[in-house]
Amino acid sequence: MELRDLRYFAAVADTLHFGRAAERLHMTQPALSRQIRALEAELEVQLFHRTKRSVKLTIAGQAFLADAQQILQHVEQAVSTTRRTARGEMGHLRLSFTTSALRSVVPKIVREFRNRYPDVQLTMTERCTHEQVEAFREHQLDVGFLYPPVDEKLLAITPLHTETWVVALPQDHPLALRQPLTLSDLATESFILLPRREGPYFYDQIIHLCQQAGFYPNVVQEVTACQTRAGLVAVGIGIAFVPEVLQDTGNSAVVYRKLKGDAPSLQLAIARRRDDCSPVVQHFCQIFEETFKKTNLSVA
Amino acid sequence: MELRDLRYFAAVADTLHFGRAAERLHMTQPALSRQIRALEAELEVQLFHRTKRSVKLTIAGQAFLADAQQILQHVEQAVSTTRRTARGEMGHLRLSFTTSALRSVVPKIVREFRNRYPDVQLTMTERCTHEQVEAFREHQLDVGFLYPPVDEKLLAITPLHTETWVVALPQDHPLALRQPLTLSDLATESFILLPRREGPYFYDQIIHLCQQAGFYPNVVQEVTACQTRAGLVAVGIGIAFVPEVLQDTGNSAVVYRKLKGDAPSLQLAIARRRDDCSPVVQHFCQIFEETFKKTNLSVA
DNA sequence: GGCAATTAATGCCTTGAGCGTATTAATCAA
DNA sequence: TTGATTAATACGCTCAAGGCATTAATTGCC
Repeated sequence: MELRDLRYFAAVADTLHFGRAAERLHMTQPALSRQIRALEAELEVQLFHRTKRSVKLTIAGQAFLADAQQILQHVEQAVSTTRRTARGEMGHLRLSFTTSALRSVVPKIVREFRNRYPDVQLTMTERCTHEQVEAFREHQLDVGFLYPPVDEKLLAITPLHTETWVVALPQDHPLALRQPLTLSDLATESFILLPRREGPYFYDQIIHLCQQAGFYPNVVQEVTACQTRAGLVAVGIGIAFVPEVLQDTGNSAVVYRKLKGDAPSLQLAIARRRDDCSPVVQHFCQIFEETFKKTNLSVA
Repeated sequence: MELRDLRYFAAVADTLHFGRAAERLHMTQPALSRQIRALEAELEVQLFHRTKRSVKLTIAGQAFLADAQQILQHVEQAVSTTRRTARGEMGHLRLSFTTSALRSVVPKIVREFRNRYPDVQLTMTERCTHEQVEAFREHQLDVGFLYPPVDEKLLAITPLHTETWVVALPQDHPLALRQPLTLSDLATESFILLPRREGPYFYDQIIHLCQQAGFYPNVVQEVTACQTRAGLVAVGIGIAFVPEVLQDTGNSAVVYRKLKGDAPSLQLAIARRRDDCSPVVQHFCQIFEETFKKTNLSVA
C-alpha cells in the first residue's frame, strides 16, 4: 500500500464518482478505477458498493476513509514540521544560566527568542558554571550563560560583559558605616566563599587580591547555594562577595558596599558545543549577538 | 512522497547504515541511497549527516523519524481496522427494543453478542414499535425488537415468540379475589389503553376480543409510558393489560390475573432494514437465530 | 419502447520510476 | 601502503501505473 492509494481512495470517497475524482487527481477514469480495485484486492475488502451508475462507500470503506484522511493529514503535517525544524522554527532548546545571568542578560534575550520562535520549546535550568560544563558533556544542554575560564575544548565560548562584585556585610557591622571600602579594610574579617572546586578561578582571584592587599583571608567555606549566602551574612557568620546585580535591596539585615581599587570581578559568557549545528541554537546565538551589540553598554 | 519513502527512511534511521538497511528492505544499497537522496530533495531538507563512512540523523531527521514511525503504524492499524470492520468484528450497532423485550430475550442475546464481538460499540435505546419504525426510516437504527404487524416494506421482520398479556387490577378490586378471569368479567370496567395510533393492531385486538365477549370496552386512554400504567391502575383509574414478563411482583397495590380463553397477545419480532448489509447486523441476527433456536421454548 | 446520456469496467499499449549490477571514491585501521 | 568498509555514481532493464479506445450496463427522456 502506498499513499497514492490513500489519495485516490479519499478522492473517490469524497466525490463518489470515478470520473470526477479522476479529474481532480489529474488522471483518467480507467486508471483510477483500476487502482481502487487493486487496493480492494490488497486489503481483501470491498470499499465501495458499485453499480454501473453509482458508487457508495461500504461500512469498511467508511472506516478506512476516516483513517486515510487522518494519515494524509499527518503526512502533510510531518513534512511541514520537518521543514520548520530544519529552519530552526520548531524544536527544543535547553538553556542554563547562573543566578546572576538570570538577573541581567537572560530575560531580554529569552523574551526576544520566544517572540521570534514561539514554536521552539524552551527548557531553562539554573546551573552554576561547572554544572553547565558537565551538562554540556552529557549532551544535556544546548546553550549556557556561565563564567569562564572553562577548560573544555568541546565548548565555543563568547564573552559577554564583566560583572563587578560587591561586599555583603551585616547591617550592624562597623564597616557598614563607611562608604568606599578597600579590600585591606576586610583583613580581619571571616569570608564566606564557595568551595574552590566549585569555582577555582574566582576563589583564586579572591585569594590573590587579598594577598595583594597584604593579608591572607580567613575563609569560612560554604557549600549551599547563593540564596542562603545573604542569610549567613545577616546572622554574622562572615562577609561575602555578591554580583552587583544580585544585591537584595529588600533585605535590610544585609548591606552591600562597593570596593575601591581592585575588586573581584567575573566575565559572563555564552557557551555552546562546538559540534552543535542545531539551527535552533544558531538562531539563539544570532539573537544573542544582535541583542548584545545593542545593549552591551547599558547592561555592562 | 509515498509510504515507500517513509519505510526506507525509517529503516536507514533505525540502522544508521545504508547497507544493512537495504538488506532489511530486501533491496540493494545503491537503490536505497538514491531513494533517500530523492526524499531529501523533495523535502528540501537534509535528513542525515553523512560521511563516507558513517550516517547520523540531523535534528530535522529526528523530527521526521518520529512522524514517519507514527504514520507507518497508523497505516498498519488502519488496514487492520478496515479488515476487521469488513468482517463485522469492529463497528457500531444501534439496537432498540420494547420494554417487554428488554425483560425477555434482549439480555441473553446482547450478552452473547458482546462476548463474541467485544470491539463492536453497542448503542441500546428503549423505543416502542412505531418509534422504532420511524428510527429505521431515518437510518437511526440497525436492529429492533418490536411488535408486528408493521406496514413497512423497508424492514425484514422475523417473528420470535408470542407474549401473553395479563390483566392488572387494583389490589382491593372485587375481581382480584377470583383467579381465572374471563374477558366478559371485565365488561363494566374502565380500560387504560395506549392511544390507537401508538399501536393500532393491539388496540383493535382488544376491541375485537371484547366485542366477541359481548361488550364494547369503556376506554380511558393514556399517553404516558408503560411504567406509569401500574400507578394508574393502583389509584383506581381503571384496569390495564400488561405483558406477562412485565408483572411487577414488588408492587402490592396491583395484582395480575391471567385470562381464561381468548386473551390479548402480541408476537415479539426482530426487525432490520432489508437494504442493510452491514456485517455487524448479520452477526447479530446470526446470534439471534442461534440463541432463539435453543431458548425459544423456555422463553416462549 | 427505443434512444441518448452517463458511468464504471476492460483491453491494449507506452512510459518512466525504481531497481539491480558494476564501479568509483573516500575513509579507516593496521 | 594496503585492504576493508561504505556511500555515491553510471548504466541499463523491468514492470507498475497511466493514457486511449472501447465496452457494458443503467438511467431518464421522448
